[in-house]
Amino acid sequence: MNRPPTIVDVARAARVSVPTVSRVLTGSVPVRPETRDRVLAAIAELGYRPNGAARALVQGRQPIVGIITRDPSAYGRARMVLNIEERARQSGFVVAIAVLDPTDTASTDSALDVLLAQPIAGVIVLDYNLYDSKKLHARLGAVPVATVTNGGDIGIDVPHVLVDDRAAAREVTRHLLGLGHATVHHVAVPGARGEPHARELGWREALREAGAPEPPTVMSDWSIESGRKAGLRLAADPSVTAVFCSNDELAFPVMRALHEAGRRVPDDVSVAGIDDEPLAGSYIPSLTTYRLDFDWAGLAAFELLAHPNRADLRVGIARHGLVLRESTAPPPHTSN
Amino acid sequence: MNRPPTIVDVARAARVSVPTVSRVLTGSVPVRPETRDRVLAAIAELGYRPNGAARALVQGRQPIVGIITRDPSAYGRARMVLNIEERARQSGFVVAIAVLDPTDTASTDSALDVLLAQPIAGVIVLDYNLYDSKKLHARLGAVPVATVTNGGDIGIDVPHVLVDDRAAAREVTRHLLGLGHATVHHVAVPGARGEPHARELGWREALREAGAPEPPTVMSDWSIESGRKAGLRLAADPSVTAVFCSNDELAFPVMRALHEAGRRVPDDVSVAGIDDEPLAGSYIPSLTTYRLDFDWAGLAAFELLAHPNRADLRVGIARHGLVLRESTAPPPHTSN
DNA sequence: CTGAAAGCGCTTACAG
DNA sequence: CTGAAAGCGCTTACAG
Repeated sequence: MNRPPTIVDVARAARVSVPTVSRVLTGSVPVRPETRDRVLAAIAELGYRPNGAARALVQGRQPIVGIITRDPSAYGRARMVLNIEERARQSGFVVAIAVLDPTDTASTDSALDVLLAQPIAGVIVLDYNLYDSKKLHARLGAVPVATVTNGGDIGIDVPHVLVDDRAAAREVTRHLLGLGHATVHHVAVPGARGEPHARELGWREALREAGAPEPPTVMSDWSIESGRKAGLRLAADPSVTAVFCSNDELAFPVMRALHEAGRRVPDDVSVAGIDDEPLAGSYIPSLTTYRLDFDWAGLAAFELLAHPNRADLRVGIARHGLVLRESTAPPPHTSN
Repeated sequence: MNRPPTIVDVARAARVSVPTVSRVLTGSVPVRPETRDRVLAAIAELGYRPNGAARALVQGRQPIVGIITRDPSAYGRARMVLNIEERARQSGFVVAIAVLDPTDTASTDSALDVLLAQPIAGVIVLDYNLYDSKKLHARLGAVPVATVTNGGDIGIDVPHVLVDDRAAAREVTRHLLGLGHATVHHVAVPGARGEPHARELGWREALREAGAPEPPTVMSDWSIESGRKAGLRLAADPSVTAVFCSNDELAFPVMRALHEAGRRVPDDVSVAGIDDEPLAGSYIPSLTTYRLDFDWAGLAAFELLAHPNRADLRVGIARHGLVLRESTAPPPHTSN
């Protein structure tokens, strides 16, 4: 193949000047119908497509919105990506995605390099908390940023949408305590920089306000296998009657492990999660959880890029409420 | 703010020529250490970032790889996107994603417009089958394309990776028949353009080769709710002893519906799916399914963009094999 | 090792 | 309504 056709080739084929082709393309200025038709015919014949880079350059436009995220196949992030893409497209932006593994600094750097070499209008960071926020902020430089956080202090001033993990965890824990459980155990995931995750903090708050004992957390990562191991550990402790899992994806293998160990949910042990994944209602037993509005969080983050000072978005809290299902019930022998 | 700093500003601040700044940036040609330091200092001070559009224009590079997909939050597609992104980044490309709803032609067109206005090196279509392939192909024009198909004829000649849905469905159905079931019912999803889905074809083939009766399919879409309804319909038919669901995501609500109707899995009814979603092993009962290698499919599709004639990729078949778990067993009263 | 010149493919004023 | 000119911000030969 030769080089792809340019606007000059089209102009020559249509026997008009280059700016006239441009006018047909952009529709900015009226063009005589016959001229217009000749140009369109030439475009079709040559299979011409305007060069996006040249266009972006001359218009000073940055047509790309970047998303920086950890594994985007997880439920909440997948929903946010989906909604940002849809909203961005309506505004004429293309969404570019950079998957950054917070534990792998080298790959993080290279992914950022590649992304920031594009004409980027702004970047949405899904969970700034995860990264070394000051370093990331420095690398982003003057690029407009919006982020979705779960409430932890990120140490820098960035427009953010709050997904209120802490409040969600508090409510789930309160629900379990309200059923009469003496306390609630917690399958925790690591927070940012070695600190406890916001969901762990909310759990602890609820226990304290109720004066309930605070059992040690069972740590897990985000893998199914690690959730299963956590479940097996909890199953071995007969005093466990209620388990709050950091998220639904962990609650499923935890329930599975309890089942394997012969403990019934919810008769012997109640289990609850957070997120309300699509499958939460299809599990046996169906899972009590807290629905978070990730769709809204994605849309709001995009809006923040354009309107960093919109107070309604900055304080916006993406939550929806407790979803009560079958996996939670009063403890086996309620003493009150 | 003023306009962002350009390479001219940096050159002035560092008291060097513009090309010298460029040389520091690209590292293409050695620069004297002191000069280099001055330039780097100026870059840092001004917060300069090279304009991606100008760079792409002058280098004639197309730094973006586009992905066209339906809802990317579904498991298989999410994995493919993830793997394409990682592979693309290694080669210095950024991945832009365009979510096209095959049922909404207008939004499809606008999403394509926005995507194709970028400097695109190539496009990966996840499941060409879904779209009006000739029309899509025409709109893509000379843009290099690779696609992942599930075996249906797409009517155009495009480099493709085959995810062999048909073979997977055949094997799952054979497995159920091999357990002694008189026949296997099927919860089907729509194929492209009103034709049966490849998974339905594979199911039918297996029944025919075994001489088993071919019960009518129970149609579903991709929603949990519709899977549940399909399950309820099957539960109402006492002759049903084995159900092959188009995918795992449907198998969960189907099992749930059977459970609600008082039919035990696998004692009364066996259920199997395709995909091997992460949660398949955590369900109670754990789900027998067929593992498809979406990670490989994504990587192979990217390779095809660069090497459209690599035969090993074109005939590549992304499958992994049957995963036997608890949800399938011999029928209640085996007569042999 | 470094500077002056040319050019990538477009669009935007400026004239007519 | 249309053409000739200028310029967007870079990089790549071309000289020195």
